Amino acid sequence: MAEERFDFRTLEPKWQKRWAEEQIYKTEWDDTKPKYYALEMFPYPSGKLHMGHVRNYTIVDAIARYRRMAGYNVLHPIGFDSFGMPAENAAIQHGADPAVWTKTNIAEMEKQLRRLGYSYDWDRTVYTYREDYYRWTQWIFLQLYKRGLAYKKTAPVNWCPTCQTVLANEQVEEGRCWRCDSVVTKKNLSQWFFRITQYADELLEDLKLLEKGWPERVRIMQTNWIGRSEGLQIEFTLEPTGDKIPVFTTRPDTVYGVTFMVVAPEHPIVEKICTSGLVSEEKVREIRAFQERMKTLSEIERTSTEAEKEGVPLGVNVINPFNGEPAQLWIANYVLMDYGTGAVMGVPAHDQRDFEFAKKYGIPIKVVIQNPDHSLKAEEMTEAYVDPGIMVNSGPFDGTPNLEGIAKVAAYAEEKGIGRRTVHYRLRDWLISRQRAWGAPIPIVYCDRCGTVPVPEDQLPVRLPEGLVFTGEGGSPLARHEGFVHTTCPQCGGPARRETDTMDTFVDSSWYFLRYCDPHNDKAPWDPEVVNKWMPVDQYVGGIEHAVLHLLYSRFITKALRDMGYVNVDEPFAALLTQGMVIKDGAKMSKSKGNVVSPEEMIEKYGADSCRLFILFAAPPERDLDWSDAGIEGAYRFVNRFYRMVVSAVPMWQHARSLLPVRPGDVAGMTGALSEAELTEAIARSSLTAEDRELRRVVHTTVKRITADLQERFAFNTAISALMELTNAVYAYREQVPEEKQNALVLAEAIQKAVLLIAPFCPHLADELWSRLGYPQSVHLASWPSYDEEATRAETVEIVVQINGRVRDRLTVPAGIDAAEMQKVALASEKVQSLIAGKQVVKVIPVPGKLVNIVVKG
RNA sequence: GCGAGAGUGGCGGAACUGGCAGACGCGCAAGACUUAGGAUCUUGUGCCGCAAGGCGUGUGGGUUCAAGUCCCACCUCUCGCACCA
Repeated sequence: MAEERFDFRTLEPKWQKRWAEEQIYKTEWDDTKPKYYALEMFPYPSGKLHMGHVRNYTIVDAIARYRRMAGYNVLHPIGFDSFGMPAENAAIQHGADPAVWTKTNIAEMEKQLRRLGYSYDWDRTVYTYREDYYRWTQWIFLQLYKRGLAYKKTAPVNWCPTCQTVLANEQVEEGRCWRCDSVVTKKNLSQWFFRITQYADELLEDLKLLEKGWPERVRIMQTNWIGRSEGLQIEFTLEPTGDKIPVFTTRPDTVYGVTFMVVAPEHPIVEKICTSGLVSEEKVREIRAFQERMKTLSEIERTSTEAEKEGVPLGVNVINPFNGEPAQLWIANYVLMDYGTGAVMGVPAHDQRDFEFAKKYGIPIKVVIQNPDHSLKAEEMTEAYVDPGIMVNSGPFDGTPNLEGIAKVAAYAEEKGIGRRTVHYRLRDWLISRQRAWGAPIPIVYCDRCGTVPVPEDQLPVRLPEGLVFTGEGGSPLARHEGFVHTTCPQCGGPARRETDTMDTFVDSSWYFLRYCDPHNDKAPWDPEVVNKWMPVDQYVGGIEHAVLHLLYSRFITKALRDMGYVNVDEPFAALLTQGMVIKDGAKMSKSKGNVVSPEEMIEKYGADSCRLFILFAAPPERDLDWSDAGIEGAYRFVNRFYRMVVSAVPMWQHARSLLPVRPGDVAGMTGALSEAELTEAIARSSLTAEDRELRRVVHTTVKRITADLQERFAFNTAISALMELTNAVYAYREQVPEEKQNALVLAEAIQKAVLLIAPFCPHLADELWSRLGYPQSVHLASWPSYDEEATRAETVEIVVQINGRVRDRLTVPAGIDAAEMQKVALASEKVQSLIAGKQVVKVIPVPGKLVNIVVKG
């Protein structure tokens, strides 16, 4: 017995094969069960799974398996986000065909996923690079186009010189490309955008629907990204010409304190001033020099908080429409052309940035919000006053508390026609064009006669041609492929050119969860009736890195599709779990650090079940997980310890079976399967020793704890520790109770429930043991174990007696003991008596079932 | 600077509602079995102390019969945002 181990090398493949043959994870819609859609972020087929994937998928698999056993009809699919740069880079570097490269990698990754024993419905696998998928990605583009949600415009866009393509704002992190880390530059190009800004308000507002299901952190990140701000747009007038220059402010209450105005160096009014002869040639040269210098700075340098504010006066004034007073016009580095109107009013007394700027250049400071505590004097101020106060020097608003003033000034401005209330967002439209060939072609044709023409839906997909030549130079291979570029106009039949850009791969991934619901549909991307049954995703699990990117795009696409009537949910993902990273020696695993742990090697050495167990046990899912070689050894030991516990109990199990009545259909000599109910009944009829009852208590408490851990929170680590305690209790029982006195029924119950409980974590081990117990059907089709509340109650409990909050004694008392009785027992304790002798008992606080605290004085 | 999270033994972590701090695992030590043990089973293991006992959840204060948990001030780390007008 001591030698026996779970032979994962033969048994894991055995069960994987059996599951596949019997299709036990195949999911069909079932009206009789509640649905549960468990989803993980599908992988990019890089070729090898890393530990991050394994953690992500093991978490979702445990959830899916638990829900399945708990009676849900579970949808748990997988797919491959298989368009994108790495395939194309492989083509450029090694001459590989991206399609072949991708296919090979997918095959490799599928193999690894199968070796981990995940309970996917493999029939639903989606591959975004296949025609039967990207055809519908193109279809979605056309639907957006039809409704004005996809459009082309020329704009300064982010350009990654390494990836040789444009990027969406979300894909630029601190001025660098999210994939390759190159510094991103600006280019003025005509590109396709999705009008996500039309949904800005709803995307923000509906975060409220996700308050329960999503981490606060992610909701905050999206809120910040959308960056809604309410304010007043005011038109100042350029004194010499009468040109209107609108500014946006969230502080209308400070408008009487304006002493200057700043516009971005790229602001069109600057050009007008320079070419109008309003200012001296010398001034123009000064302005041009400043503009040039700003251009050479990178976005990061220009917008960093540390950069000192600097600017150049334009030598002209603007007029404040509120009081008719002139204010100097400047250009400065700290005003950005692409936020608000590209022009801001300068109120140095009440804005720290304006204050610094004014101090540096000797611009006047005018106090218009008076500090109610100390009277502010402009010349004595060392920083802007930004706290609440009373409006002064503000014409009709003098004496108004400034917080009230915000609304009053805005209303006044609208009434007088000098301003209007507006809302600004930081969110920009989603730039989806990519100058890359390994993606879904944008289904648009340009015709000299008809202009921009969408490809008719019945002509989809616009196929990616085979045999593209990848050189890495001269733009996208698609644009150089004559056969692809030249086509005929779907409207007039004349010669036309295809759009040669493909779509951002984030478009592919912003609807895959819908396709999983109806993956084989070749008439439509999905049948709304089917999708509406499965959606929303009940639990989504993935890394925090998509907090804004994928999760925002998917929310937008879902809302747009909802408005078109193709889906009926407002939000695609009802609940989100952002799992922590897998780290090693305190750092993220990376090749350069040499601390990468390969899942393949771990499976080879310890088996999939041990890997899964360790990953779930070592840390709560949302926290970072420190990989430890010793830790996985421990998991491996537990797998074997559990295995021995069950295998060695088989004779006892058979004995238990023999104690129960023979049922019709039982075959002589076979163990036969014991139902939970049969066992419970038989135990109820038998008499139990104190040890039997104690073991039962542990068994039933464990079921209760693990159920709560899996149902209410994803506390796999404590669930597994409870399972370890149960295992320890079974060993202890068998060690302490002489064999002839051991209760076969109670042991059988313990074994049965233990195997069911471990099934979500170690599916191969569980199924092997389940079959050894004589069950013909997979454990994964069995019901989640139940527990008897009565059996979880202990007969006696240990209570703690404290004196002045310090533990002084421990007493064993009957479980049901009331407060008064507890108090009596506590005070009667010899130890307590000796400690309180000669002291005055001030108070006694009994906490039922837990402790008694005796407060003494003297 | 703003926002979020975290700080508990040698290590990963537990303590969910204020009620025995350190469950469970790793590591370490001892014992049993053994030709052998890097297998297995058992026992011990926060720190100081021979003991009685004392001290212990980042720091300092507070509330409470009772604080890892609540309140106030602060320190450190991680992540996100950052001249957004």
